[in-house]
Amino acid sequence: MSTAIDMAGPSSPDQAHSSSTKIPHEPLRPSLRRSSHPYSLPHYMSSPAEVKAQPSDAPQPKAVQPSQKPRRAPVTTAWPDMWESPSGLHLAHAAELLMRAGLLALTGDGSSPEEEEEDSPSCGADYQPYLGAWFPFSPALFPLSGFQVGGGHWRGAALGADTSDGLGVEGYSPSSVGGAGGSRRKRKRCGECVPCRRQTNCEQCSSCRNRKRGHQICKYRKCEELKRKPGGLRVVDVSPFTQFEF
DNA sequence: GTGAACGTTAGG
DNA sequence: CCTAACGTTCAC
Repeated sequence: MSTAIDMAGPSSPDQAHSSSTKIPHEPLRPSLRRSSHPYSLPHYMSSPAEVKAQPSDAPQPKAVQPSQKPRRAPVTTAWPDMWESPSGLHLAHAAELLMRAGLLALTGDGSSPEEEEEDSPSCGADYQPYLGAWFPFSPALFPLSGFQVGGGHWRGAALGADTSDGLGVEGYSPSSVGGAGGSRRKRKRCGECVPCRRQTNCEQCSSCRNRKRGHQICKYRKCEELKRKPGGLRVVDVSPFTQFEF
């Protein structure tokens, strides 16, 4: 499977710059892959309005303007049939594909953010779109498919593999929970969120400038998962008929 | 609530 | 041992 989601591209000058940049090349989740979805990625990509992740036309994915909150997609429009699946798998599938497509758009065709940041003095501006609106969907959409978006983190619901009985324990990664029986271990970066996928430090944020004393990773590389309080343990029912909290 | 500073942990 | 970076504390 050779998707172009290769943020650790060979052209990245700073690959060795960071020691913790293992990019997971995780295949599409089996549960999603297995399901027989009539839609391919282009189908979702070409859908109107909300989704504008078209790398060819838009060199930069038009991020949602800071002042422009992502709006709830009208359930009755666009892809009505996508909402018909009682399992929500259609949407889950779409979400995952779009997620990846979004990353693809962010990095695609040579103009990777990594390269931009090397040249651009406006550190924050470069990163902002990826943090604020790195996924063009409203979080409100995710619950429908069991996706959970919290602080930018996402988790496939159809997944279910690492959960039990359709319950996903959110807030701790298995590794962070560990077997330490309550001892507070350091959590690890999820490796999946956009900040985690960043390869380079901006060298301009306070964390970068103050690395010696701050002991903090670049603000724009701070894992979305780690930004959340460890105590933010939430049990989310990922069944299609679900209650959610954000 | 946010950011800086420091202790501490974890990996090489 | 060194470096990176998470967790905690504290000042603002």
